[in-house]
Amino acid sequence: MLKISGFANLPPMTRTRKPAAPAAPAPQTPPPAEPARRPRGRPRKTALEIDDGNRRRALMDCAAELFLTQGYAATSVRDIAAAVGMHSGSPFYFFKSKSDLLHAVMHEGMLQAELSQQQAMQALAPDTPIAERLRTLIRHHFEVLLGPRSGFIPVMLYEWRSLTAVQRNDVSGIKDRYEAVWAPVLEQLHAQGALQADPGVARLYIFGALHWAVQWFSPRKGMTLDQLSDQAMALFIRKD
Amino acid sequence: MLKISGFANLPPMTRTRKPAAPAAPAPQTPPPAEPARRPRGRPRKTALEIDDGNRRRALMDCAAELFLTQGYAATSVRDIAAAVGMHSGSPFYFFKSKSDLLHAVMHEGMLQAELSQQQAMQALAPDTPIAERLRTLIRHHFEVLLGPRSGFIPVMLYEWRSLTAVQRNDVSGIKDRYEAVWAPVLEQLHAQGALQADPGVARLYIFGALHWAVQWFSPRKGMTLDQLSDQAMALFIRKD
DNA sequence: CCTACCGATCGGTAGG
DNA sequence: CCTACCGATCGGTAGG
Repeated sequence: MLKISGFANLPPMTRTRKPAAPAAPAPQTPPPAEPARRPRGRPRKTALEIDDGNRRRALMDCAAELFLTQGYAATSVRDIAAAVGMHSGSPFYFFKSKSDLLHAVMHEGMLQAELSQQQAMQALAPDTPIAERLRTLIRHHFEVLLGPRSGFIPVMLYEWRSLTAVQRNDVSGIKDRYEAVWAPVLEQLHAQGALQADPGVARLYIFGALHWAVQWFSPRKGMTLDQLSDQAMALFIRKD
Repeated sequence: MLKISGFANLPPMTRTRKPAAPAAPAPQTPPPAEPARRPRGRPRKTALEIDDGNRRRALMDCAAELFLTQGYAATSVRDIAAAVGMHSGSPFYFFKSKSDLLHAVMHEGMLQAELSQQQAMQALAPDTPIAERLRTLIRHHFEVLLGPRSGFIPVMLYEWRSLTAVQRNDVSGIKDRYEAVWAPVLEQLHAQGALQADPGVARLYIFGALHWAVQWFSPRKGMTLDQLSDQAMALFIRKD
C-alpha cells in the first residue's frame, strides 16, 4: 500500500521546457508497457529514448501548478502540454485522461505527505511532550501546504469535487491515515485540559484553519513557517 | 453603497422550473432598459410580461448551487438555463456574460452578509461581554455559510480565482468591511488574555476554521449551528 | 425570453 | 512523443 516512489528526491513545481539533459531514469513508476528492445542504427529521439518517469513527473508538476492557479476545469490539457514543452496530444501518452492526471497528482501528493509526516513524528524522542507533538504535526502540515515542494496537496484540497467517486475513494484512504495520526494527540491534549473543545470537532476546525493558509500566506510577508506554527499553537492550545 | 435589495425576503437556492404564477414584480433591481409601453390586444407571454427581477434571482440561485457543486468552469450556462427552465441563450438576456453572473452572485451574497451581520451585532445590548460578541459573529457566520439561505458566500470562498481582477476588487471592498468588524473584538479578547494568539493572525485562522465547515458540516449529523459555535469558542477562547 | 446559429476550444484518438 | 484529426460542447449573438 505504501509504495513510496522516489518523489521526495525530485523537485516538484519546476517548470521545465525540454530539459537540457535527460536525467537518470527514475526507478519508481514502471513505464506504461514500452517494449525493451533497442532501435537499430543511429539513436533517434523516439519513445524508446524518452525518460518516461521524468516526463510523467514534469506533467504532474505543471498540472498541479495550473490546477491550483486556474482550477482543474479551466485548465486545458493543451495548457499543461505547452508548459512542459509537449504538443497537445502528447500528455495522453502518459496519462489515460485529464482526469487520471488530476488523480495522479493527488494520489502522489498524499502518499508523500503521509510518508514525511511519519518521518517527522518518528524523529521525535519518545518522551516528547504532547503539545510538542502537535506542534510538529502542525509545522509539518505547513511544510506540505506552503513549503518549497508544495502544490499537490493544495490541489487536493481545492479540487476534491473534480474527482470521480472511485478516485475520491482511493485518495480518501491515504487521507484518512494521514489525519488519523492527529486524533490521539488531540485527545490527550483534551484529557489534560490544554485543548478545551471536543477533540473530534477540534480536528476539523484545526485542519480548516491550517488549510486556509494556502489562500493568504505569502512567505515574503515576514512570517516563517515556524512562527506560523507557534501562532497556531497559541490559538488552539492553552498555555499555563 | 449599501443598496440592499429585497434579497433577504426571497428564498434563494430554490430550483424552480417555470413558476406556476409569476410573483409580484420585485421593486429592487431595475429591469435592463425594457420599454414600458403595453402590447395591444390579448396579452402574450413576451419580454414585457416577464418578471425580470425574479428571473434574475432564480438564475443567481441556481447558478450558485451549480457553481458550488460542480465549480464555475465546469458549469455551463446551458446547465443553469435548464435548471431554471430557460433555453440556452436566455440567461444572456439577464446577464451580459457568464462571468457577470458569477460576480453578481458574490456581490449580492456579500452585501446581504454584511447587512445581516450589522443587524446581529446591533441587536446586542451595549454591555454585552466581548466573548459573547465574538460568539455572535461566529454564529452569524455559520448562518451565512450553512444556513437555509446559504450558497452565495461559499461560492465566493471557493471561486475567488474565477473572478476578473476588476470584479475581485469590487467584492473585496464589501468583504473587507465584513471582516473589519471582527478585528476590535479579537483585539479586546487578546488584551484581556482570553485570546492567546496575535489577533491579526488569529482572525485569519478563525476564518479558515469556520469557512472549512462548508466542506464537512452536514445538518443531519447531529450538530446544530449553536453547538458548532460553542465548540469554536471553546477552541479559540480561554475560559477561566 | 425563444430560435437558430457561429466560431472557438476542448478531450481524446489513430498511426507512426 | 508528434501529426493530423474528429465529434462534442461552449460562450455568446442577431433578430424577433
